[in-house]
Amino acid sequence: MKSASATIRDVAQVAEVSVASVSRALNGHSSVHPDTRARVLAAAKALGYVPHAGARSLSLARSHAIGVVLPDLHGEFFSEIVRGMDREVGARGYHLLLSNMHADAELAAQAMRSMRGRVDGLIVMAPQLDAEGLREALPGGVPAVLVNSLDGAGRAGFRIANAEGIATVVAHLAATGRRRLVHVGGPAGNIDARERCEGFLTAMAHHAPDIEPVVIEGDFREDSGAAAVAMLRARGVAFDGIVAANDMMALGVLAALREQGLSVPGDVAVTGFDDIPLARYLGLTTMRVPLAEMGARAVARLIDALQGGTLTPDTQVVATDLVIRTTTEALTS
Amino acid sequence: MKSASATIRDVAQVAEVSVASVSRALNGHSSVHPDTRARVLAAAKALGYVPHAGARSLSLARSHAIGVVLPDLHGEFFSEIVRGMDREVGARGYHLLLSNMHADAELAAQAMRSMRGRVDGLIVMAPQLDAEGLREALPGGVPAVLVNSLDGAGRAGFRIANAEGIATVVAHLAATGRRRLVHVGGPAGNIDARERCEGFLTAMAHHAPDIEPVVIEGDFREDSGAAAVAMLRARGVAFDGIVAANDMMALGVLAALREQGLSVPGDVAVTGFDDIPLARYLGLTTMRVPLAEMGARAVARLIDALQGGTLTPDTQVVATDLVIRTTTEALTS
DNA sequence: CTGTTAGCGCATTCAT
DNA sequence: ATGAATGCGCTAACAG
Repeated sequence: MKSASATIRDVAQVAEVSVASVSRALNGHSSVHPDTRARVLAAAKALGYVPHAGARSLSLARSHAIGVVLPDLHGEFFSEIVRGMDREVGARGYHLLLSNMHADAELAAQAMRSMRGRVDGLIVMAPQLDAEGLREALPGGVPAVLVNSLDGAGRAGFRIANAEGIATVVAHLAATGRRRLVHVGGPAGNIDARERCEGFLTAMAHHAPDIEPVVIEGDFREDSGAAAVAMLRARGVAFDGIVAANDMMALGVLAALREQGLSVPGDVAVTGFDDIPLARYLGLTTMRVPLAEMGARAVARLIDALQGGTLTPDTQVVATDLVIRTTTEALTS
Repeated sequence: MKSASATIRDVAQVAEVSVASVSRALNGHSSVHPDTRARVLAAAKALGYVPHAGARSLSLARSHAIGVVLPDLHGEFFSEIVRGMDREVGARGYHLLLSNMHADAELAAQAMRSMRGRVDGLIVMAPQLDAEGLREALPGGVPAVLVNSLDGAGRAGFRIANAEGIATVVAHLAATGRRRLVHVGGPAGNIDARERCEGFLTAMAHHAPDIEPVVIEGDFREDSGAAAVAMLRARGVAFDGIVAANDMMALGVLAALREQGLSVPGDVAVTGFDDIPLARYLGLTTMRVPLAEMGARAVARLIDALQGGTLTPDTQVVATDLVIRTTTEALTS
């Protein structure tokens, strides 16, 4: 119950042995006499000794912590990923150090640098950074795995199969009789948003070559989904399906549509992307992305590398699954 | 672009000054010659030098990191709190170190100890620990603020006004004509759950003294809400209102009720607690708890103390607000 | 099996 | 204004 925490030297003194013996005893080293070990353990308990992780890290050159940098505006999407990472990291005896990164490339770089010396590796989620910005921001010599980020320089990473996912959505919509589709995209510069948008265009060219696809840019947030509907109505464009680039915008779309007196899926079908927990409750048809699993896999891959393995610089793409709920149904029931 | 990161000594060597000067120059000390500073800065940039946070922490005896220990089963409730903490911590130049804690008191203690030497302070969310377990688990001498936890030993903390909140809910229900209320409580041992349950009983005694209040124990998860409804039906108890101890269980209740063909709020009113994001989308009447704000305040309080202030050992209670949505309405419309 | 010593990388007296 | 030396707490050689 001393106010100042006991150090290894205090333990050594009480146990009447050297600090080296204390270290060895506490770390389960083999070559220490049972008596010595017992005395050390007793002294440690008596003093309430807890090793100073910082000092330990410095000495061992590893901190058992991994840093996670993610955008500051994180909703359920990132929360789910972090949840998965958290679980995996706990099971392996590591810690997670969070670092919010602003959109600015310079600030992003700073966020990553600030973690040098406190983490053994990095998991970077920077969907808004371009390849160059990411390469500049990434500290050299630190094992890192990229999640949902452009590969700046042959790093290990995970990516969502965005184009395939959107293609599946468009096919589903087409199969249920929807042709006049509009896409509400994510923010410019976001890699997932771009791929989803391009995927939409490609799929439309395939499924409805005679239709001029409409794309409205959003920002992945709910409000922009509603704003997109407002714009559509103002412009008087006709549509029977809205493919949002993520679930949150789809929810905004839904609310706006209903407010305008349009029925879903009667008048228009709506789809999202990601399958965040909310989507299930609201009956939103969407592409399921195994977010938590992706986070867990990223952690597993990083820690495996940290513990002797190697980090192969390939990016693994995670598949998505179509989850049909109530916002899409056949037109003719 | 060296594989091994440059140290302060490398910088000193290149700049042809001592490490002390490098340290002073980089840390914006006053007494360093402009020329020296320039040379140091140039050398640092040339080498891509980034200070080793671990070493710095050891030397300064402060890490600029704060640890957060929370239960491993965290849904939106804890996510929201962490979100608030994350924002505040970023604004103040600190980092968040996460540590999941299992329900077991011993493991909880271990989780907290493992953070010694890597964080300057702790924010502990341990609603399932009793006062004694918490006191034993908390490392001595580490500034800590308790969130949603029993005060083990005169620590600083934040608590939700649970009893008042539930009383407000019951009053609201009573005012809209509901009298046969049943409470679906949280897991035994959880402090919030207990206060909410007690609050329910007290409020019932006041608003409907002639009614025998029914309480069913759940576990704060959605499934247990559904299970509660099933049990109620099996037992044939009559009720016109269900007061769940949290939103997730309320959602389970809603689903089960509808599945049983009961209308909400026609046949029975349902209320939750916490106002997690989901609640708004599902039209659930609930008590709003400023979760993110509470997290931010906890961080602010802790960091203020770390930076010279003191941590007064009082627990601040955060008020809740009744948010009336569609799951409660007057019986007579 | 155990003690002594030398760092890990950095900030900081104390001299100069 | 600057450099040399000391220590933060711990682990890992290296001797005994």
